[in-house]
Amino acid sequence: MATIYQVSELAGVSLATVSRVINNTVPVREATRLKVEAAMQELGYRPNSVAQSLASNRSNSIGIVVSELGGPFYGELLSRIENEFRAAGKHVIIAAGHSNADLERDSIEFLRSRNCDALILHVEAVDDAYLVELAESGLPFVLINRMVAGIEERCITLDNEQGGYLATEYMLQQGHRDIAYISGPLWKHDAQERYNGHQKALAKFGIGENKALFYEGDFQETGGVNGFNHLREQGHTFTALVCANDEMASGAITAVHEAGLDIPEQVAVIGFDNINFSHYTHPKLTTIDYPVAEIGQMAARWVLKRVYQRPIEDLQALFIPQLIVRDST
Amino acid sequence: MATIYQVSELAGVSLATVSRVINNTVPVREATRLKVEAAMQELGYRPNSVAQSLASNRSNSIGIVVSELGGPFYGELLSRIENEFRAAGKHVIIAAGHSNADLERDSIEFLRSRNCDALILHVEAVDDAYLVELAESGLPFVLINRMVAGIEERCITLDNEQGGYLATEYMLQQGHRDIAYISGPLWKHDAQERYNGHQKALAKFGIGENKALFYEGDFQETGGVNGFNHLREQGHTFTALVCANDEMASGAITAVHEAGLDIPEQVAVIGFDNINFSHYTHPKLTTIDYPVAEIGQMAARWVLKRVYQRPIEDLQALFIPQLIVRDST
DNA sequence: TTGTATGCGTTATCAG
DNA sequence: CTGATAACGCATACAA
Repeated sequence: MATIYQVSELAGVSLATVSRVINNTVPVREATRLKVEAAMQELGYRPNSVAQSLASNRSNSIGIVVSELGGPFYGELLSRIENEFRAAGKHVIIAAGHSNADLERDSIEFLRSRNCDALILHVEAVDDAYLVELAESGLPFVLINRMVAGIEERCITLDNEQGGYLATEYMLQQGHRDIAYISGPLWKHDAQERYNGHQKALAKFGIGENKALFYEGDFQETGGVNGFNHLREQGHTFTALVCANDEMASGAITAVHEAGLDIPEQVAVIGFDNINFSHYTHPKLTTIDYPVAEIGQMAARWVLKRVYQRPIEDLQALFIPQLIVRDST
Repeated sequence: MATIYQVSELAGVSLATVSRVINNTVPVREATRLKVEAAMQELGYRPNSVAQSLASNRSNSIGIVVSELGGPFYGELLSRIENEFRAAGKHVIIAAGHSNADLERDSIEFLRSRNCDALILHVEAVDDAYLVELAESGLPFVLINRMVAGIEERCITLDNEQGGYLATEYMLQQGHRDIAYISGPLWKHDAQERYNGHQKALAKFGIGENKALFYEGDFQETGGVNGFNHLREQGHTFTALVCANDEMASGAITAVHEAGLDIPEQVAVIGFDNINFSHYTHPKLTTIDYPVAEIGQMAARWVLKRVYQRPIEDLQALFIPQLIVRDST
């Protein structure tokens, strides 16, 4: 790979001048610029961004940590973020945290050591203190789907409790009174919040908690299958099933079918997230919309504004979930 | 962030020695090592990998280019690759090519300028010549799902033609004779190959091509919807529908339902890829399995072996697709 | 407008 | 086994 030095030699100018036309920071005489550009062209020169990064302490790259690279939710999120940054000439470096505190910390440290200008984090396992400390270290970052006291201005969240509330409230309004709930792992903030919303809705209708109608799943499809089967075995009948995400709802739907029951006639099912295959299910899944794309875009804009000083007006920090009624309720 | 220099000062050794304990390249006296480690600990030192990369011309990071970050196919692929590398202490930098030659080239250049030790490419738009040239430049890379003459040893592919053949052959064996085909964009290698397989199967059964039973889609769900509707309008009836991927098959299934037809009684449908939500459809989708996970893992191993000299034995270059029979046929 | 010199944080090549 | 010291490729004050 050609270096800036070779370019300067070929163009008959100093190395500094080449750097100037590359970054077009200070004015360069037109003739000189042309000479340099010709030389770059001829040598097929591409700046070494590692060296640029080391010298300037800026990398034009943004680090992203998500729990998993696969799955419809993260795919959509990553896709949107990458799009937004590519349009701005920035690049993303992605790492997976696998919902594990060590791996999450690891990923963050890795990205920081790669000189990322900013981070976008969807982390679930590291504790609040770590994040607050991270903020104090001066590293700019946004937190997605999690509200941490002390760094509220860096948090972009969905009102998960409200979403959980909406789902159950809808079931109640439809006349259901025996409502089962398949939760995500309760140590995850969003799972806990969604469940809180569920309880709140029940309380509003004067319905007490029934442990036999609760199952703590894993946010995966199998969690939905196991959840439904487990709930049936408890012996307490129910006519509605609220699932804390669409994957589990899909699993539950399969299990309901296998149990020979009809949806929604015998069991109504609702999910959460509105991931893009939620209408592939049969019947099409009623769910709570999680505006992933908007949130991803907002996180990217936060960075563009705060770190790269782009003129961006409306930064929205809290998103409100919406009920999407389809055929499973 | 603490630098290696500060560590050396605190430990009372030279900067070079610190570097040695970090990389434990040449032996260091135990006492010295302990002093240095203590100093690193105290300062919370983390090596700056940008500087490491610049100095060593090695980055321990692998660049990956895929068409999209979202979607079940790429999600699974990325996830698997990242897993494999993380276990080996390597990291991935991901860029999207969006099936566009300029963006693909751009992504590749970006990754190369980030000093990636190797690249894993799932590119569709850049031409063979570019890739051959890239290989000659000395950059190690593997190509996924594409066979390019001259650099066969860097290609890891699925036998797409065989897959296309299997799908249609199965329909024929089931007694279908009027078989419609919804293809991917034919400029994409895999789409073309799958279609070739389809034609081959037809030919084997002595059935000629019928333009009215062909539709060129976009590999997206909507392509399946539009495809089915278009095919019906052609007036030529068919009892089987072969789709070049599962997304289009899902769309087609929806369209078939909306047309008031039963699957598989009136129209049998088969997909391709066996992406993980293909059993969420109703009825569950018969399809051709694309072993994404294995292929992703193989690509990662190729790099570990060839670039990092890890002792890995079995590198498989060609994968054979398999028919997965479910309920849609 | 352009050139010179220095530094960014490491690795690597030499001597000791 | 350890310590100077020169790269690595580029950005950037400072001069000119």
